[in-house]
Amino acid sequence: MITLAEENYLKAILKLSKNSEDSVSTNAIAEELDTKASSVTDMIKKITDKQLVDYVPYRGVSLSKSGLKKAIEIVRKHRLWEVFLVTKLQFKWDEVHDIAEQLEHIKSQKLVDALDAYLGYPQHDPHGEPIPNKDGQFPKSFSKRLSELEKGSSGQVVGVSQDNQSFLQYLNSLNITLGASISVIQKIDFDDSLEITINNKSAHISNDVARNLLIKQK
Amino acid sequence: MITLAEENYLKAILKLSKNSEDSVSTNAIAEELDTKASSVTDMIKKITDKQLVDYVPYRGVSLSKSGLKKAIEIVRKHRLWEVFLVTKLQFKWDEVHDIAEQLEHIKSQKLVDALDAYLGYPQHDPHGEPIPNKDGQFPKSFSKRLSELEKGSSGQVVGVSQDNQSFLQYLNSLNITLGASISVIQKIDFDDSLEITINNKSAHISNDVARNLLIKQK
DNA sequence: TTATAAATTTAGACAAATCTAAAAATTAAA
DNA sequence: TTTAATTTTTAGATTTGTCTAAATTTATAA
Repeated sequence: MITLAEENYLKAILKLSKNSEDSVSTNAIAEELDTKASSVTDMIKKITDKQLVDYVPYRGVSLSKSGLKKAIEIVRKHRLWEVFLVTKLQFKWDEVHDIAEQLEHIKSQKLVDALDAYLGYPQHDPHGEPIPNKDGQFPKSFSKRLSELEKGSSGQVVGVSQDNQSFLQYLNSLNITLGASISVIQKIDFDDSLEITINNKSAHISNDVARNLLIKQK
Repeated sequence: MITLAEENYLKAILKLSKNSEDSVSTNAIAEELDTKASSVTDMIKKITDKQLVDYVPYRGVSLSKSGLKKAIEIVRKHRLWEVFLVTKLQFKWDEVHDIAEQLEHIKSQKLVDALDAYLGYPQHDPHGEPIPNKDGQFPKSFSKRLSELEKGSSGQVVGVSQDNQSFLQYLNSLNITLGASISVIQKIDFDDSLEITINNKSAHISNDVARNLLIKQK
């Protein structure tokens, strides 16, 4: 049986290892989970014993096959519940994260599948993040980061790659919502910030923000 | 902050104290939660310190005002999630208990209220149990136990007062469902069992079963 | 290449929730 | 009303997940 704390570690490791093979450092996990490095080492030993991760002392951890499967299941549940909260219960996209953090740990395969069907097998959550299917496969994405677009090019907002509340609220204040049209007017060299238009109204955003906005070009 | 274990103790105490004033014994709680009496004593001390219960050593516990409020909130959440699972996700009434046991601990007042509204403010769960409203008030019930009906009288099934899976499955096998019409044909004196008809088909049920079936007469 | 800084692990402790075994209090019975 | 049975509590231990402080390993820089 996998515990709630263990699930959170698996999720953190998945999030930190973009390429699911490469290993993640103890400190990175500690920062992600807002805990101490020594606690992380302790927990890594436990999940190593359960063969959920591969671990080389001082060299970091990576998800095993079964650990990756578990982690993807949690992400799937998190994102499906977010869709439920927004599309059925009328929550705003910046209000759902904390509740989904709880709901993602509910254990029932039948519930997840029924929820998926009820929601119409959505491919993306309200932040534009892809939802893995029952077999753990992610839908292919055709989006780019706004920071990667050339001057003069444009597209539509299809997601964010970070979903903390203050970031989402900042986006709201700029009228940057899912589906909004964005064009890159100017790229400022010395700090990589951007002059853009959002639905034809101009704005100035930092590279930090641009890096976390996912854009689909026509 | 109230922990998951504490919530389960409050719920058990509420369930065991029909009249919410009278006190509940240590052993009764241990049996209800399938744990040891010594563990119960330990936990009672913790929730006493938090003023969730009133406790007199060797004399049992009763819910305090705030403890009762908490316990009713948990029951409300449990029953609303059961309604969700049955009416929206097409679960059977005998499949929802274990999942609702998990969902009842999700913490978000906004979620509970939004769910309540989404479900149309239901007054009863799929087992016929009353759902307390936002203020903790239970809807009035006009049902009687089948075991209390006179020979010759009849009514409709509106609920059960026990919801373990094997009981509900037994009811299913007898075609006793919510809304089914039941008439009392004969009461057998020596064991208090009953000859009844269910939607005009005859059956014989024990007093044990009859005591747990809630009937509404016209 | 050796010294220093940074990252990681180990050792030992703590709180939560549980357990077993023994002691104390209450209830029931002779 | 004294004894026996039952219930409840206490004492001490265990597991999980965390912490601080110290030790060890790895990385960096002079």
